[in-house]
This record gives sequence, structure tokens and C-alpha cells, in this order.
Amino acid sequence: MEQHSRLVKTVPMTKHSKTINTGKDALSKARIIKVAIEILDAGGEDALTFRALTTRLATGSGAIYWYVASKDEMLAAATNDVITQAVSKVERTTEPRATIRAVALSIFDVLDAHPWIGTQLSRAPWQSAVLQIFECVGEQCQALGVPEEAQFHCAAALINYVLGLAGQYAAVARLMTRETNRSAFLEQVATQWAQVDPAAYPFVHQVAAQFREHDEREQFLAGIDLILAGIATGQ
Amino acid sequence: MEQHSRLVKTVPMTKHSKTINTGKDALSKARIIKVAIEILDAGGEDALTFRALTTRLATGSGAIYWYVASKDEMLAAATNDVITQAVSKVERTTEPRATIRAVALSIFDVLDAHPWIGTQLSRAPWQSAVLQIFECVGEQCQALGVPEEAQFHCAAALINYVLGLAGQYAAVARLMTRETNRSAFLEQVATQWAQVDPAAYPFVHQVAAQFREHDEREQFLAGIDLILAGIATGQ
DNA sequence: ACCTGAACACCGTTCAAGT
DNA sequence: ACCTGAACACCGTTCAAGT
Repeated sequence: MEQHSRLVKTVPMTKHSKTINTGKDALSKARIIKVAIEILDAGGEDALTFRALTTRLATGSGAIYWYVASKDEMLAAATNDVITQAVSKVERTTEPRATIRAVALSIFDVLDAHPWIGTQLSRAPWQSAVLQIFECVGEQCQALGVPEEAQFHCAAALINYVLGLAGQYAAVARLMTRETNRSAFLEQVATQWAQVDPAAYPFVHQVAAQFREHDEREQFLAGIDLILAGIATGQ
Repeated sequence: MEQHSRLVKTVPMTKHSKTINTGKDALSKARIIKVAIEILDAGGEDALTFRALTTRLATGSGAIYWYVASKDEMLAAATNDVITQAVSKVERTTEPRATIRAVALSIFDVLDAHPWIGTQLSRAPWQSAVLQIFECVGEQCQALGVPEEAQFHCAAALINYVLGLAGQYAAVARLMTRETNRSAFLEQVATQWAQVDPAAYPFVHQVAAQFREHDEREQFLAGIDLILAGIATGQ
């Protein structure tokens, strides 16, 4: 609100022109998406409502619908923005394996910064954001020398794995309220696992200690490496 | 509605006892979950509302809240019911690899029969249903002779992959309305991929033909095998 | 062409009141 | 103890009306 009063550029008024806002306050799809991302980052998935958007943008809901067809389209656009930026930043090294690891880690970091992305990716896997990841991973599978018939399977396996993490990452984030942070929540899960009936769940019980200490980013990468190792055996 | 009039057993009336329904129409958590599953199977995730439940069960919403704390708990219980049954049915063979493949396929078939499960699994991965899958897969990793420190990583990778598929499977199901079935929708995605700019998305473009013909169940299993092959290299 | 905001058709959840 | 159903506090979306 207050920040709107400063730095507002308006087109010079002529006789019959109304005040048209062309400054940074001008409504546009880009600005709507930008503010949507801010709301999502600050308050999580539940925080993004048309009510919240209209007050932040100081307009009516109809104005938003002029630029955006639905909430789903808005979320897809927001996801696309964030993922495009992340994927394009990835260094294409000469070593395909390294590049695949780099994309994977880049997406992990995006999920960490914007956990709501996880829900979005797994909710609509045919959207542009997922296609970009798939393309990038697929190209590297080619570069790896995977036979043509197997390239599709390999890329799909990697994507499946990445989207699996995305969903779980977002799920944890959804449960975190103000006070509890991620590691505190995982701590809770660990104690829960430790208390599980060892007769019925021997493996879960045994692994609870490792769960408490494990680094999520490291484990995620370990999984990628497992799939890459599997791909290598097929050649 | 009509089926309620038949076969209703009631406790014999004594002076001060009211008509208490102990027959199959008696309200109970089990019956609520059972009907919820029926609604979900028939109409998808959106179909399950308290309004729909109350009319099907012929009660008020308060009655449901007497047995169930929230919609989330209801969905978790429904997921748990279905997954427990599926996991318990899996034959524990002497070959761990075969058992892992069997669980994976069993879950694939569950997703196919109840696509709403997919959303649920990836929305709350710490719930009992996911724990059961994790336990089963983890035990097989142990049986496989994976060193203890690596067992957790391996089981987590497999679970991640399975939950990735779960999310995507549910996503497609969500988009399917009455007339379009799954293969028709995938056909649509395939043509979309074929029309993508070959300069920007060479891999996606090339792979579009394979996408059209691929068998989802087979591809899912291929991914499991890839991870299993990767696990094997670490020993 | 773009914006306003009341109104609509839904949700999940609560709760005073009944039996 | 269990059930009823109106009421509440939300949603996303629409649309007649304004400029």
C-alpha cells in the first residue's frame, strides 16, 4: 500500500485521456504473476487467494480475470516463470552426468526456496515447466550415449523421481506453520518412526536414526546417482 | 436411497430404547470411509464433499464429524484402507527384486483403479499408507544385501519414484472428464509434443512418437528396474 | 479496452438444539 | 451418546455497470 505512493509514473494527462498507469503499478499479467509469487513465497499455497491478490494489487477480481483465465493458469504461469529461470541457469557441461546432477540440484534448490512449486509440478506434469526439465534431462541422456529406444524410459524415470521429491517437499512445507520450520518437522517424523512398533515395522524402526541425521539434498542426489548408475548398466 | 429400505436390522425396541440401527445402515467410521471410497472412485476427487456424503448416508454433516475429525483424516483413512489391502496381498517371494517389482506393480494397479490415491499419497507422505510401502520396500533392500548405510537411500529412491508416478497418474485422472478416457488424453499430449518447436525442444519432439505408443505400466516397471540395476552396482 | 465490486454457487466446519 | 441441519466464514468465478 504505502510503497505505491512513491515512484508511480503516470502518462501525462491530455484532455481526453484518463490517468493510465504505465509505471510499475500498471496492471499486467506479468505483474499479477510477480505478486502471486510473492504471496506464495511469503504465506504458502493457502495464502494465494483472489481476495489477497486484489488487496495487494488494489483492484477488483474482474481486473485480474482480464489478464488471467483462472487460478490454475496463474499458478502454471508462476511455476513456469520460476522453473524457466532455474533451468536456463544450469551450466551445460561436457559431462552429461554432471549436467543432469546440476539440473536436479537446481530444481531441489528451487523447491527449497518456493515449496509451493512442488505441488504445482506434480499437479500438472504436462505443463511447460515440466517439459523444460524433461527436455534438458532427455538431451543429456542422448549425450550419454543411451540407445534411442531407451532414452525415453531413462528420461521418464529421472523426471518421475524428481517430481516425486517435488510432491513430498511441498507436502512437508504445507504442514509447516509459522513456528515449526522444516528440520523441526522432520525431527518430529523421526521420533514418530522411532516409536513405531518394531515387530510390525522393523525396517522403519531401524532406519529412524538415519532419518534424523540425513541431509535431504544429499539423499536426493544419491537417488539421481542410483538411476544414473542403472542407466550406465544398460549400455 | 432405495437400498436402505431393505435389509435394515434394528435392535428390538424396549420401553425406553430408541430405534438404534445396528444393521449395515448403522453409521460408523468404517461405513463413512467405505462410502467415501465409492464416491471417490465414481466421481473423482472433486466429487467427495460433505454434501455428497450426507445425502448418500442420509444424515447431517455433524454426524460425520462425530466419527471423523476432518476431511483430511477421512482421505487418509480411505487411502490407508486401499493401500493396506494392496500391500498385504503382495507375495513375498524369495527373490527380493521380484518382490519389489510386485509391490510396485500392485501400487500401479491401485492407482489405476483409484486415481485419487495418487494425490493423497504425495500430499501426505508421512501417513501410514506410505510407511507401509516404505517398510515393504526397505525390507527387500535389506534382503538384497545392500549395506546398512545404503539401505535408507535405496528405499527412499524407490519410494520417491513411486510417489512421483502416483502424483502424475492422479494429475491425468483429474483432467479426465466423463467422455475423455486416459488413453485419449495421453493421445492429446502426444500430438501436443509432436507439434512443439523442434529447435527449442528437439528431444521432446523426437520422443513424441514413442510417447504415443508407450505402455505406462511397462515404462513404470522399466524405471524400477533402472533403480534396481543402480542399486546392484553399489554392492 | 480495461476496471469495479456486488452477487453467485459453492466449499469445510461449527454448534445449539434435539433424541 | 449420537444425530440434525441451519449458520458461518470462507472460496473461485461471473457479470452488469462504470470509465
